[in-house]
Amino acid sequence: MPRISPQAQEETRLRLLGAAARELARHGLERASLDAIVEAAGVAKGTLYNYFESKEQLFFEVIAEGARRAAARYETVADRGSTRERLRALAEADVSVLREEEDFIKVVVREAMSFRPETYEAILEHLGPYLTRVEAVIADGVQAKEVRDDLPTVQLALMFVGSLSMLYVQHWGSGKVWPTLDEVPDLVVATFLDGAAPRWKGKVG
Amino acid sequence: MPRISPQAQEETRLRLLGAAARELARHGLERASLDAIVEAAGVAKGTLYNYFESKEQLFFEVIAEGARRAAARYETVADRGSTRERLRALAEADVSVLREEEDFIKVVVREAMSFRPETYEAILEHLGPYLTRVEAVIADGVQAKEVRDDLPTVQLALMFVGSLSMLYVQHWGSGKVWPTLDEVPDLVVATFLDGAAPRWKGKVG
Amino acid sequence: MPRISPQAQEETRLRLLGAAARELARHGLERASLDAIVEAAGVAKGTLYNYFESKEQLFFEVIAEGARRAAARYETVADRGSTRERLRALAEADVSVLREEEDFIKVVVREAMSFRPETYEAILEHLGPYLTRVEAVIADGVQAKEVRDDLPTVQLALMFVGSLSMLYVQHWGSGKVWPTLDEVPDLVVATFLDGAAPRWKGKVG
Amino acid sequence: MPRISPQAQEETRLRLLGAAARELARHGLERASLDAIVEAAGVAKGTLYNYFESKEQLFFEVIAEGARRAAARYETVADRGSTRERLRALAEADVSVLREEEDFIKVVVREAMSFRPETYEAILEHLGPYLTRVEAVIADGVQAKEVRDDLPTVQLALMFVGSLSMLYVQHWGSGKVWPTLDEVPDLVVATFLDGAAPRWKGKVG
DNA sequence: CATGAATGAGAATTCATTCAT
DNA sequence: AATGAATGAATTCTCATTCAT
Repeated sequence: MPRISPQAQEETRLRLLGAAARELARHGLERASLDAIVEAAGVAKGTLYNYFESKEQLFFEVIAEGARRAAARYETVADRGSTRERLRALAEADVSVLREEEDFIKVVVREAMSFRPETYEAILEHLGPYLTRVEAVIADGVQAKEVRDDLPTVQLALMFVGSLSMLYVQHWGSGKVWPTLDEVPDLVVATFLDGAAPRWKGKVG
Repeated sequence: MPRISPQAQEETRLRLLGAAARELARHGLERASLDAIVEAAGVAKGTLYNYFESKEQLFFEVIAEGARRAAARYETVADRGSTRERLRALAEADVSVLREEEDFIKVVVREAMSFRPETYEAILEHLGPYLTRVEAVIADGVQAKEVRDDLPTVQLALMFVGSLSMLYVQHWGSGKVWPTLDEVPDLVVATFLDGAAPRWKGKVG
Repeated sequence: MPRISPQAQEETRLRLLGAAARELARHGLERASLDAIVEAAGVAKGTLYNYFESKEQLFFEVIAEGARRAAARYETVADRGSTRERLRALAEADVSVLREEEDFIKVVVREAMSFRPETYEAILEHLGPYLTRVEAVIADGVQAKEVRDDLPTVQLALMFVGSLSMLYVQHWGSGKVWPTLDEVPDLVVATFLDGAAPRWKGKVG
Repeated sequence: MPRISPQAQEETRLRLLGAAARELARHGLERASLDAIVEAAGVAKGTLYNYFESKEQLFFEVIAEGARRAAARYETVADRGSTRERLRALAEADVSVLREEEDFIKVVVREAMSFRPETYEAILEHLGPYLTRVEAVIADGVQAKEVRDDLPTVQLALMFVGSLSMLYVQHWGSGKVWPTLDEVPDLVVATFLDGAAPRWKGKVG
């Protein structure tokens, strides 16, 4: 029988994850300080080790928690209309996750860019569900002749998610000036589907 | 009257820069170990400090050296033909730099993704020349009606360079499986100019 | 709920201060080695930094601790009789501090002689209380015509304390041969009040 | 046959000693930087080791050079009149050395206060000649009944030189405010001979 | 379970000394 | 003799992890 209730435990765990996400987003895995995390979470240093077995493990659980929260959001995405509409809805869902869980997302994007084999799997696990849904929409689009059929759908999905991430990076890198988060969904869909060349017959898809 | 010749000195400096680039590419600024760098370069710890005044300064000089080598490569890029051809030539030049100076480029990309104000300027200085050339080509393309005119050229240039970086990240992240470096130039140009939607009238531009 | 009792903590702190005083007395601020200090105190290197935030801070706290101990001793000094008797009592109190806290005092005297602006204030704070008491006795002495009135009392106090320090320096410099600590109080009082010229009418004051 | 003339060598040696004295006076033996010394002297680092075999040896030679210069000055001191007059002349000679060779003297005084067995002998060698002359004057004073005969002359001489040093320390410590160098000779003689107690019959001796 | 002091390997940096030129 | 780059032991300080209370 634990001395404290499961609710209290879960709350402490979430406080730690939130504090860790914020610290990791700001300073990266190496520079993040456990002292800062426990202080922000309002617990003692030893307590952190009752919940997470190491700094790295804590990092992985932050990624996983981010994935869980994002997945919950994707569930609610309306899934009908044209390929363009469906991709836009997915992009908007991702942006809305970013708005509410910026720290968690930043941790993922940051680490995704550092190409470390140790964290590769965790990142993929995070992106997996989203990537799968994007790929499904694209596959449908290929069927409907709304997406080119000369490239594997998985690669197209990677390009879409990659473009989205790139826009986030530019958003953060520019001090949130360009693109703003509001612009991102349209921008990623246009970039992905239409490209930069002009069209003779208006938008396609 | 120096004890060693300028050539020997320059050689040592380059050995240090190369070793530092490799270590920084592998482990990032924080985790990179000066011990590992000097060992790889075959000099004593103190020698490093005869050439670079701090770890951070060494990092900056690695970025600058990468920029210098890249700039030298861009000089030779053929600059005529259609927008598509010119962008492809720029992409190929960048890929060829990447092939020969992978460590230096990785350091830049890694750090570019970490959004640290301290390194922001150095990164920009590295990317600046390339970005400028890309933007010039795009501006010409807009004039020639080969590029859409409803977005600022600087933003289009950022999207191009962003896509290129994204492909590098996927290249590294996938263990160099997809995309391979050979595929990158075509891929980035197609992605950037054409997008994923099918075309009725063949390629444009 | 600390893992260790406040008493144990205070004990560790005092062990560290004592070890630091000894090391600083022997080698001065520059050459004192933190390794030697923690080894003498029987704690790990990191522990030192749980108690003191830097080597310099440790040094300041050694000075302050010395001042505290000396002040406690001065409290008990009998404060009546002739100027000569009162000065002798003050000198004896200082010597008794020196006997018991030689390391702490040595640190102060050493550093006082190095004229470093960074440590000047700490030294003054250490000497201040003693200097003040000496000056008060001298001022009374002037009133009672037992001390010459043609010099400011603060300068006379400085001369007294200076003579005392000088005798300590000679004590240490001679390998504790001359003067011995037993001789110091008489010597400083005689030197200060009487000087080296012979008297026709015996001692004054 | 050396490539450079003995004069040029001696000049270099003196430049090094002067630069070293200045650096040692400012920063003490530990903190003094050989880089700063060779830069101030306008020679290369290796050159210093052609003249002095180590930092410590350089330090000793600075002390010795200071002693030589002081000794030269003492030679010229007028040596007649009362004990008071002769002591005053010795004090003035020392002050005049201080005025012209402040760096060298500061090095000696600084080190004298740090009680290090390694440097003890060098210090004594520096002070020896002066101490001897002071003691001779005091011995004459005892004969002439101008100095008390109840203390060994060597100890009286030590007290005199000690008082002088103390006044220097206070001079430097106070930012040269009190005592000024002008005041020192009278002050040290009065302190030494008369003390702080008032006299019924005016000055003695 | 929570606590927070103790730990010590590892980090960057300094600088007196050496020695090939 | 003069040079100044190379050296590496020594230094201060950090911080993730452990564990007695």
